[in-house]
Amino acid sequence: MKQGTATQVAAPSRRCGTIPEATVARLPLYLRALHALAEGGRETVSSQALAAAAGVNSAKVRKDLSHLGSYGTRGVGYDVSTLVHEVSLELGLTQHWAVVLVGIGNLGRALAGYGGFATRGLSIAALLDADPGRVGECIAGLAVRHIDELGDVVRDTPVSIGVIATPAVAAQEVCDRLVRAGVTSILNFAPTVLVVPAHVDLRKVDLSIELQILSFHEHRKAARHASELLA
Amino acid sequence: MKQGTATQVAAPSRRCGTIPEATVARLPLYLRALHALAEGGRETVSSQALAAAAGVNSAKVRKDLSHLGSYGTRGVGYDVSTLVHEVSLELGLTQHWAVVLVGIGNLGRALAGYGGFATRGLSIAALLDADPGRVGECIAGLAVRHIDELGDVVRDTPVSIGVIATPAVAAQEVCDRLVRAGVTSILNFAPTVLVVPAHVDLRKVDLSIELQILSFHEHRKAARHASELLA
DNA sequence: CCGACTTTGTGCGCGCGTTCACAAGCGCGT
DNA sequence: ACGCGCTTGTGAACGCGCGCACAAAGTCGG
Repeated sequence: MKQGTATQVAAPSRRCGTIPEATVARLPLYLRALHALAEGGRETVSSQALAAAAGVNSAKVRKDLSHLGSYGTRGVGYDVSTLVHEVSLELGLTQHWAVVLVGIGNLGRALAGYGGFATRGLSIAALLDADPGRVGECIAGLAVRHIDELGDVVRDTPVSIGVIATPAVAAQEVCDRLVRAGVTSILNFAPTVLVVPAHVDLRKVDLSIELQILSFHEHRKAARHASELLA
Repeated sequence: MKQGTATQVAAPSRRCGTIPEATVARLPLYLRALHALAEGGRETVSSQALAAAAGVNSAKVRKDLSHLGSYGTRGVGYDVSTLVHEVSLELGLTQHWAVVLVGIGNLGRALAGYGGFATRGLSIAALLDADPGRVGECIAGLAVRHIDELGDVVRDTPVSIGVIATPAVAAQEVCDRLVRAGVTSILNFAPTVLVVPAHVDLRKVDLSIELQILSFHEHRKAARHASELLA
């Protein structure tokens, strides 16, 4: 990357251009691998080694990381701690984001106890549910509150990320309430198509769809195997 | 689609060519929307209506469905029940696939009770765990068995799909055991990169990665907002 | 029977993402 | 000081998927 000839002594100028979505989706993978490497005592890592640890192509690693800036040293590789810092910075994990989790059924309980939420940068601000029978229950050190308290929760600690783990029928209404409360990013586990305003980011995780995709591949493998037997 | 001039009286000849992966990933979406429409009494549906229900583009719907064959009627739309059948057939959901779920922690318990598994075509053959303390526990009508019984389970009912919901450290070993037992499709919830032979299909669902992606977008929105204030 | 309207199926161009391949750059041994 | 080997960063080609736009094909009213 060109640095110009001027007196730019500061850090290697983070690429200000927009980062491709596909790259963003891989940065958490790299970050996890880098943390593991750091704990293992590695100080530097080559793109090839990082690629192996993250389960991707080494060229992809280099191009992805080049979007953050030039933090590698030719002939050596990347400094692990530097890279951890830069990737964390890019992902916004150096600041704290409050997450509110709505729907404390089986899945919600699992999510509340999931280690991923405890990742540096993310913390659960509240567990909410519509069922009064569940309110007051204590899970992973937090008491379940009623969803009508959403406004109070947001007033206490600004919440920007909401997670929906309710049944499908309730998802859209919960979603609307989250949006009204000021939440601007939503992760949806309910098997429904949600509609959100343009300024809200929406991602969905659908367990049954994943299984059906696997079913398709099994089906195809079976068909292919049958036609091979025929031939 | 051309039918040839020959005496092809049978059904409109399912496209034998390979179906794009992106299309396969959407077929379950369509299927869900179609089931909802069928329950609502709809007999036919246009690509536009189906697109709205599935949350995608109408052109995409038409192109995706065209890969299955010509099951639409111009000027009318698609017959809902026909489409349900054809999509199910393509996804291999008309036959039964046995699923074995390994790792009965919080997430495993949630998955065992998840409705998505009960979808027609998929059924849980066994719940397995390495912890003897959990063996015997009864969840969603099934008793938890020890993972050493994997061989017996597979001998009873051929299992082609495995779901891994163990801690990360145990995932690869469990994966290897599943592969040795003959499982050819694996859905991994553990936050680790798994290595499998080429003939095994592997998909992963990573909750913390989804959150980190949302964190990135929040970070960016905040940055954009700040620069707007500056201007 | 005909014409207007609706909807499918698809050819085409475009943009994104992946991958190859290589020059530029850095450290190290001599 | 200097060349050698290793690794990064990136230009370029390729392939895939998306979405537009339209012709073909069907329905429906008169």
